[in-house]
Amino acid sequence: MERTPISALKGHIGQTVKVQGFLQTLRDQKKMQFIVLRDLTGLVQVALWKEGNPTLAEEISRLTTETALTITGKVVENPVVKLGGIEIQLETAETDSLAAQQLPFDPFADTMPAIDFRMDWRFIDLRRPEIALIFKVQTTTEMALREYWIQNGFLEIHTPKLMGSPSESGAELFELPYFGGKAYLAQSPQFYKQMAMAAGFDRVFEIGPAFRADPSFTSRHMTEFTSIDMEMSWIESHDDVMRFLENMLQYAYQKVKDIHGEEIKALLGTDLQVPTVPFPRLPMAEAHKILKEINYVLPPDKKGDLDPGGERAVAQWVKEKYNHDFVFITDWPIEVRPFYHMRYADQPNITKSFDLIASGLEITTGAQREHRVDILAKQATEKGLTHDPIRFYLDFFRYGCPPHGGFGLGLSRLLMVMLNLNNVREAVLLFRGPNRLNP
RNA sequence: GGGGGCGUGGUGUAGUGGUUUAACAUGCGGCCCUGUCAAGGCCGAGAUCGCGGGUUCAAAUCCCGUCGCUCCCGCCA
Repeated sequence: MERTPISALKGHIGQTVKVQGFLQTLRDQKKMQFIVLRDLTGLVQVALWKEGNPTLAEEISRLTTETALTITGKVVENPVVKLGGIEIQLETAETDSLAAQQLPFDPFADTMPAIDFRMDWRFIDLRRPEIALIFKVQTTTEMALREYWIQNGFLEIHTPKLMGSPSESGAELFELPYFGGKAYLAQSPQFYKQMAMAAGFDRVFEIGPAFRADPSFTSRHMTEFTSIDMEMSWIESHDDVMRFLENMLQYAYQKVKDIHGEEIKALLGTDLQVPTVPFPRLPMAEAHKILKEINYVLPPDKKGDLDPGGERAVAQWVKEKYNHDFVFITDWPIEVRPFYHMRYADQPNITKSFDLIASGLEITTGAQREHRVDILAKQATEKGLTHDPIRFYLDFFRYGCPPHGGFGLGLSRLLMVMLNLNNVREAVLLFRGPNRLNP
């Protein structure tokens, strides 16, 4: 018999079905037994009149919470049943895997353990429907992004994660032995997606892992995370990239709202707002004026930059002024940007770059790239980089390369903002941090 | 790397010098229950209060150290 998802049972009234899932509750009474069975799609009550099948009843009595179970039975309408007005009259039950007692924690209790303990027992944590929902939303988000890219002529690429030289300056590198030499884990696909531009691929995207050896202990950092990257050719400025990004995010938010909006509200308590376009844009100089107006004092070493508190303050100002959760901070000074960001012809100290701040959290960095090899090489030198390790990269731009730009967007940070989660660890299947390599 | 906070049964919390034999909720085990309601009732097991040292007649409680976790900063997505 084919398996019926619990959410589809209403279409099988009067039929005998097979349902497979976890035993969430067993109410073992004198004459009746009730099982609440859970699969990824929902919950259903399974009932057995003990005298009708004493042998089966005895087996059911031995079952433990969270046992993996296959049952068959007849679906009947029963308005008395509070769980959807239907139940299954149990006919057979097969224990696929009896759950040991007791569980490290009860995933259906009113209070949950600290996040670190939940990460130790993540597979149990993930059995909670509200946590599973995060990954349903992730699936829809990635589907929507791919749809949008494909509609716009993008190619999907997969760049290597083992590299012979760093892909960005600044961020810490994971180094590993490589056949008697050294290799590094990719911090970003930056160089390779630009190579794809030089290859004439026109527009590319990649959703893949990125590694940063930063000993960061915050609610928004991971040493391994999934990066959403894209790069597009023949742009006139970074504004073309921002326009693409905001429209793409609006598309993805709309898809998520259409498919999961009600469930998100019910299980996570978040009323998903599809952002309007265009997103507000604030050049960095203006952001600083605003911070001055609202008396936010930046740390003295921050010059043209923003600290996280400043980002949150600007985001709040934007929220009050424009009622918008997103804001592009543009035109960052060269001191705080990498060498490959293009600079304004008439303002050589300002880059044609942007960050996207969502609900006060930095989720994206993007820019128009410098595609003129002589200028690029000069900027690398200025930043103190020697050309030898990046010669292969500089070569990309020697034999004809269109003007281009792109961005990197943190998948889990996006989900964190979208679903109003308070920690990025909630939005990733298995968290990796300085002190977390298992499970 | 720097700073703040927190470590009490499986889990979440209360208790912040002295009848504390460490409490409550939940989970776990047992029994009961005319079809229950992500039940209800009764009974039971389960914690040397992170670890080490110190102060004191007396420490879960105060002090020092240490470890773990967490959040913030730095850095970033």
